[in-house]
Amino acid sequence: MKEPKPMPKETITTRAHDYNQWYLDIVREADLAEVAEVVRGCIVFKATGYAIWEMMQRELDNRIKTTGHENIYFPLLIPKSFIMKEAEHVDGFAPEVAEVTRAGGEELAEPYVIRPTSETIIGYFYSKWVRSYRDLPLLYNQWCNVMRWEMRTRPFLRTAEFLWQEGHTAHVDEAEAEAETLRILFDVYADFAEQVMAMPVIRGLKTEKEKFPGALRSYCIEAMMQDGRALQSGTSHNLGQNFARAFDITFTDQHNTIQHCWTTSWGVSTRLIGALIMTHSDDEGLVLPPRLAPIQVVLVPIYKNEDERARVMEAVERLTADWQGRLRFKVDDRDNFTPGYKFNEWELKGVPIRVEVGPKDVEKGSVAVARRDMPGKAGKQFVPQAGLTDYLLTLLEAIQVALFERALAFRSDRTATVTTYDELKAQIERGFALAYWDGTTEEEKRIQDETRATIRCIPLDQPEAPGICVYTGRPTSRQVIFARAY
RNA sequence: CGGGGCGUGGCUCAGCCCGGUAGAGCACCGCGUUUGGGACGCGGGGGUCGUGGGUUCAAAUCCCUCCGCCCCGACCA
Repeated sequence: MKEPKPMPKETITTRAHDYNQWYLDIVREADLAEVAEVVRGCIVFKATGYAIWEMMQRELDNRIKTTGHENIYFPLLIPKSFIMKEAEHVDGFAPEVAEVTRAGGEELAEPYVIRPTSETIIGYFYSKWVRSYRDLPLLYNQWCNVMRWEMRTRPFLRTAEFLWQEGHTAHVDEAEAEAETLRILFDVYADFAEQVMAMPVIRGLKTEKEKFPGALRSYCIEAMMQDGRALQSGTSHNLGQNFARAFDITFTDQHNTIQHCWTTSWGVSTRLIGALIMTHSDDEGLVLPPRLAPIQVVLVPIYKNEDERARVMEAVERLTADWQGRLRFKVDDRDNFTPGYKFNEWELKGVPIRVEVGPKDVEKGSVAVARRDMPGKAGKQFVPQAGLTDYLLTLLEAIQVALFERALAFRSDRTATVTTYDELKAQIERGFALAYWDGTTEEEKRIQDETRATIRCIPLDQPEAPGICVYTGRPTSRQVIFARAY
């Protein structure tokens, strides 16, 4: 059989031509979301996009529960005065909070803000719940929506309203809070990103300039998108005693002395959907890793007439008999579209595997199997009907691994160590620049002004040998990653 | 919020400069022929031209307001 080259999708701008437009084209064509033009900066999560979020939620929620946390839910509205209580926090969020000033037909005595994050209202309640060291730790998480009035928005990556989970914990001392912060970073976020999203991430510490307003330390996972830019994909904060002081979260310890708790907070959001798109997808459309794909296998029956249709559908019934519960699949039996149209449509929507069953397959006892991560002839082959289910399950795993490996290789290729400022400027055009750093926050800002790149993080994996700071020339043992960021 | 671009059937856009009965392709509906990489023929439906105001005998077209989207900056999960 002659295999034509994958046809370029005329509805999708190529990545090389315009990466931003490509991203928007994918979101629209794969039917993930729609810009809600009647509500500034907001999107409608369409069925496929929301299904991906549900898959993410399931995997994350499992990890959050297995690390000992319980789900809980706090109000959407927060008294405005709460937000004002932690100095750094106010400065960080004041410009982007939306306020409710009227309700019930009259002005409210105290306005509410629509939560941009819930540290403050949770802090208020934690202070009521904690009396003794025996009440600690508090290990809670909430799934909710939040609102931040961002100036510029993009579907999934930055929207005025977004969905996320925010974990909030309280502990007896710094060591326990720090252990919690890191455990979430490694065992929940990094593990999820790499094992489920097939997206390699760098585990790191934020600089003072980049940390969460009000935090003692912020940790993050950073991923590289296909244009070489960095995307912060999750954050985990050790809040120290800052919020405990602001909200008077205190406990009596073993020695009968009153102490402030140490709290943490951590979150990942629907931004991960944007990360997923920009990590794996190509000019043909969305590419979904099997573990997150709402549909893992789509089966397209092919026939010319009623007789063929009957024979083909009989084979389809037989082949899919034991798929239920083992594969997430769909049989595309719509008769108002041609097979070629369906191939393109499912490719666009990122389904990892397509199985084609036609009259010739019925005769020969075969099926055609095409894998999405390898468009065109390279990814399509004929396999025997016998043992098909196991074959598909194995192939799904292979695709999952291949996507991770490909993304990892891409990142490695676009990451380089730089020793001079000129090298740094050149490297951030391509991707991540690893550099020794001993500068101040002021110097960090100056570099941002000059290059539009920021320090994404101080990787937790640090080199053995010390080096020379790329900017100040001072000797240091600390290496950081510079990159342009989303 | 600053600079730039753009809002016309569901989508992509033409028409605007030079005011005079709103168009094309795709999509959609019906019928028939088709179906292994985006099928074809014939027939058909669908638009207060983003919003509000102004100029004019007459506004998609000219002027102003507001809203929204896209790109580039400053802010951010």
